[in-house]
Amino acid sequence: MKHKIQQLLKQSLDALVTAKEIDSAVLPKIVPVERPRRAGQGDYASGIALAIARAAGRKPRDLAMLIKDNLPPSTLVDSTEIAGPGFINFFISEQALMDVITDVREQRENYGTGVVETADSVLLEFVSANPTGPLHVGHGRGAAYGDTLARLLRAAGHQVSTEYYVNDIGRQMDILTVSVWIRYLQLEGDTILLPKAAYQGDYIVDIAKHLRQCHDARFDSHRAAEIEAKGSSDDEVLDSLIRQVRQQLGEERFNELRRFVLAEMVEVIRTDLGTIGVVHDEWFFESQVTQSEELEAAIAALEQNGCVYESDGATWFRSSDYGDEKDRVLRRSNGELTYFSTDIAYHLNKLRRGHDLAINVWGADHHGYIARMKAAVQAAGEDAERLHIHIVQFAALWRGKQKIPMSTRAGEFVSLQEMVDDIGRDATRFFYVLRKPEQHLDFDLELAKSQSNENPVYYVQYAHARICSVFRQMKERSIVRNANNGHVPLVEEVELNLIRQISRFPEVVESSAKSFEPHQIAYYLRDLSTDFHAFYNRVRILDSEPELRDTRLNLIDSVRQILVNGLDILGVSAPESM
RNA sequence: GCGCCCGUAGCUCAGCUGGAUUAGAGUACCAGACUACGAAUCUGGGAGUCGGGGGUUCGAAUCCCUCCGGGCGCGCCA
Repeated sequence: MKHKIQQLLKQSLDALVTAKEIDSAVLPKIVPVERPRRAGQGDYASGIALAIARAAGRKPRDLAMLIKDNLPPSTLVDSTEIAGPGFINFFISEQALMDVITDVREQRENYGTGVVETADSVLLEFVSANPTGPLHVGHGRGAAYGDTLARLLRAAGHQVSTEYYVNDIGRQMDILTVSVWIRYLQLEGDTILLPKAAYQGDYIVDIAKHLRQCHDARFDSHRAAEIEAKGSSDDEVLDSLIRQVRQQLGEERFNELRRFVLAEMVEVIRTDLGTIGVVHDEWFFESQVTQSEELEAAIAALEQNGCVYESDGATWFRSSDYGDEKDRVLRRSNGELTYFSTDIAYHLNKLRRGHDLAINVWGADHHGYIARMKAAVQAAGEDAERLHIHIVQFAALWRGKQKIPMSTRAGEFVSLQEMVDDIGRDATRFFYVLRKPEQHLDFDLELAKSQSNENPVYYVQYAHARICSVFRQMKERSIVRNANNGHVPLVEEVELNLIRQISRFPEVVESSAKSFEPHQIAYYLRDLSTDFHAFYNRVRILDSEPELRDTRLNLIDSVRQILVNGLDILGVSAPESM
């Protein structure tokens, strides 16, 4: 509907250009059309006259009048007016509003979808937390945002595949492996101690138990008592421990153990994600990059473009030439490649898989990496514009007035699982996406739990349940509905507001997909529910005259459909009763 | 110290590419509405110098500068 208004304006402007009233150079690419905030200012308004008045050398109101007079006739528009400094207000015709109900009921789950002009293929990577422990509430936010974004972009008409990048190599995996191993020995009464810098969580014990179940004594060692992890720092203690365990088990058995632990961890994470309904299409392992030619090829590409140099025995990427603060190390002086190097290779891999766009959802602690990543992508010959990086701020957890410290290594964190058990999947997801991702989030568990009945998600779900209830009542009272008869013009203000709200849905999907802001959907659903509840309290549906009753039933049927479509984007259920 | 994000009603937050001389929701507080399709709802009310100060212009919560306050990041870690 908004696009139709834009088209009408465009036609008028073109006509004025043809008549040499204005110069085509002053026309904007997109004709601004908005929903006025205040009632009485029409269903749509355009500030086009104000925007181009200066360049056109005319007074805004005069120009607005000119544009208005050249608008082609349309059944969509009932009337137009010039208001304020030079706005053109459009009032939608009664018939066009009634048609909205019909449109929704014809298009059903497709209403509001496929709204983008060009359908892009998108690769969306999110969560990608290190596989060293269960997901906590901070990861949950990224998971909820990423998954909702995926659903949103799909609804908008894009093709999306989602991916989890697993850092399955490096020291942290070794630490994890020995942590499990020690717990595994302890299960059989071994007195070996777990260094405090190792992973302490209960999940380590769970994995150790499963290891016993699956492999019994295969990873036992007779010489375990000889192990003495020593060092002057936590890091040295761990390194010494890893070295000794690796020696006792032998390279092959250690790697086998490592693979087991990794597989277990991935399963833990997959399960955690499942509790809020998040399922990734692909799981991409860092080792896929390091074990291929891609890693060296990526560095070679940077070299070819002359952005690599040697200094202090290390290999550097001249990222400062591409907007980064300083240059970054690709290969350390000890010959090992940095994490950054493999990350470059991974991102090049993603960009070369034939997608139009690669989107990353990163935690706030990674925002310092955006510049260097984009620099690398660009230096390797790819278009950095095709890489979008969205930062999600962490969720700080509070229990009342007490802040809950979170550290994965120390095993201190509130797990995502715990939170979902506490307040439920729907509330968890809705709560997360109710805020802009870049906004800091203070999440009070006590509050979320104690006020769970006042959570906005119930407000929206209740609207849906109420509508379903009306249809149940209809059957109980043996009321015969003729959906084809429901075409009586609705005149109540609450009804018209409701229809207008419904008609906004495609615009909201488009806008929120365009700006990657799923929270717009959540707020829209709340507004729609508000209008529905107001309507419900003001107007009787089943007790109306048959024709009017059928019309109102069609109306709430379309409201129900929009609620379903919107909630589906959020990954939240639409219960028929609560 | 430098960089990025944030600062809107007591609290939690919206405000779409700057727009309509009264800046919006929810929550909390106060007052009302069920012999009626589910009161997990609705109706009304008070509450804010949009962190402070400059600037850009017809017009600023929105853009620029500066200061204050908060978060995060600034490794040859991953």
